[in-house]
Amino acid sequence: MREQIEYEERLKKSGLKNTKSRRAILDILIRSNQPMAAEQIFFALKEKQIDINLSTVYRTLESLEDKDLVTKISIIDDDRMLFEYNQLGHRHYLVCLDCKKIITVHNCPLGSYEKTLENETHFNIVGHKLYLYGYCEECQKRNNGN
Amino acid sequence: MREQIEYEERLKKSGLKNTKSRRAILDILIRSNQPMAAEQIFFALKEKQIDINLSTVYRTLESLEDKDLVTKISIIDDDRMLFEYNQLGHRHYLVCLDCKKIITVHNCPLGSYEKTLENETHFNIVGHKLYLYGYCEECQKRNNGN
DNA sequence: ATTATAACTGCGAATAATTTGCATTTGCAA
DNA sequence: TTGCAAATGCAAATTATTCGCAGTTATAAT
Repeated sequence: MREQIEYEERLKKSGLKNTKSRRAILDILIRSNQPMAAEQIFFALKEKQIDINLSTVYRTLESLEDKDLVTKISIIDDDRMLFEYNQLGHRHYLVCLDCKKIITVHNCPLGSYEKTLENETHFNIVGHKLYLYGYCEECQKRNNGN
Repeated sequence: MREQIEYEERLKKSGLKNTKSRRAILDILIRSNQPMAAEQIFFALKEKQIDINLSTVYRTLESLEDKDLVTKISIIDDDRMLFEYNQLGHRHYLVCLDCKKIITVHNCPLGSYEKTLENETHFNIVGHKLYLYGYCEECQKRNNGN
């Protein structure tokens, strides 16, 4: 449970209060290998017999995002935002356009590119998001012939 | 007006009807150097004395996206989608986190990376989105000292 | 040209995600 | 232990986007 210690420390440092909601939500996000929508988190909490109002889930995610413990993203172009625990050290995602499965990609190909671009544009670049889209092996097989 | 010819041809090939709305909306998107929200497009049309219902703007954008004339994206994590004219040959964006200005980046650093990743993951990768975030020169200057 | 028809549009109402106001509760510093 | 700002629950509001339906238009076939 290394992360648990880690996240309670990060919570403390952030100045946010250490509440049941915050702990429970962080716990779920950390254990998830996929970014989750607010409502998904809400139901995941319910399964653990933890009742937290959906507004509170939203508000909690917002505070956690403010303090950089959580990141808010929109990977697929649908109408809801996803949230993920902000591991220090970033990740990228490979998204299946068919079944919507998301695979985490651990290496980042953008090493020196940001610096080059900073020189060209005079932007101070602080981060990036890279999403790759395609079809996973299973979906390719299943749809063989279409 | 090279694009105008181009987009009317693409419209024809797509099988979509060549209507006032479609032409007007494509025209606005092509002339915009930034991705636009549906409502922004709606108001831009209004300024040109072109009254098109907001629902129609949405529906038009949807059809155009279906036919790959337009791309729908969410660059900034707010609650609305942005739309851009789909130039053949993709682009990336550099977004200022302060003033929200968006700069188009024409070269793509991901050349051979997708192939490597395909071998590793057995995904069939069909595309990607890369957004870079930072602070533009003006905002850096303006906020000097904070 | 005329016409038939599917595609398109306007309008208002519905939907769904997210936010907000307010009264109550809780974590935590003093 | 207490005081108080911060956090929470609940219901209602807000906002982007979609949908149903009735009327209109672009286009292909005559």
